[in-house]
Amino acid sequence: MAEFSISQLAKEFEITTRTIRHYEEIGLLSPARRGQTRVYSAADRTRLRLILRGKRLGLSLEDSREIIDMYEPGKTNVDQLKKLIDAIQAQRIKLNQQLDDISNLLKDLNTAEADCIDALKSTGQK
Amino acid sequence: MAEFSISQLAKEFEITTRTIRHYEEIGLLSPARRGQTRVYSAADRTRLRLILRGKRLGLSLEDSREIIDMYEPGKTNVDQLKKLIDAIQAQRIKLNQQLDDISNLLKDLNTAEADCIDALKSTGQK
DNA sequence: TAAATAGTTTACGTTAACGTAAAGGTAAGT
DNA sequence: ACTTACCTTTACGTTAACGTAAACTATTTA
Repeated sequence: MAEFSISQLAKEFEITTRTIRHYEEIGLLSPARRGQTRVYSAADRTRLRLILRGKRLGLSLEDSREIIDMYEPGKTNVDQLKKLIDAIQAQRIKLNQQLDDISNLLKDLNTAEADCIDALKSTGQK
Repeated sequence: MAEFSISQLAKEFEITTRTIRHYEEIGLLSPARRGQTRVYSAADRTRLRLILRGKRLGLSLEDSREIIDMYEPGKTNVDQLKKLIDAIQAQRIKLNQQLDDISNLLKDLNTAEADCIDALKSTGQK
């Protein structure tokens, strides 16, 4: 029965309360209320974490919404399920592309770093 | 001596010419000119590819600019080189975080897909 | 009792990354 | 000569994702 205030979540994830309210404005979060005050459950917190993970991966909030909704098929019909599987497949392809990009970037970084170190060595410094 | 027109690059990378010109406007590309017309070298094309790879990874154009500039230490002094190495290290940390995010997302996708398939099976379809 | 702290809504402002005309120049094909 | 297919610059428009300020309420704390 974990509960969180908006500023607790803001601090934990290092975002502003405005950001959290914004996610609610566009329907990505819908916390309970105690009077006027928002009360976030563990599930709300998880959704928020998923949204932020998506952001780190360069997804738009709409992309995140779709992905998050995938995790809760709930009361969907057969056609919707098939669509979901397609969407999952598409997402997987994109992610694998990203893995490739990252591995290339890491390689480049290694090279660049080695070049820097060489350049430093040749100056007699370390 | 490979040369490319703006629309060739646009087609190859599936972006608009406006996008390419935009990158030039903010100083990310600076192709040669034949009269008024832009003429892109293989190096220009590589820079463009790096920019787009950055975009796929969720980097801003400014982030990409920094990273791309890392690859060409050129005539930098010792302090700049040390800064570069720090920047590279920071970037590496971020990328490793992304790798972690992606691996988690892929796991989630597998779970979601399995759930979908189970749901389909239980309807008697396939 | 006053001030500090944390919450709220409403609403206009801002930035990045292009989109989308408008208005025109050049060169090849028919 | 004319259309088609390129290229150009200038410049205003658009969207996402919040930032920021105003004006207010409720609850602790000094």
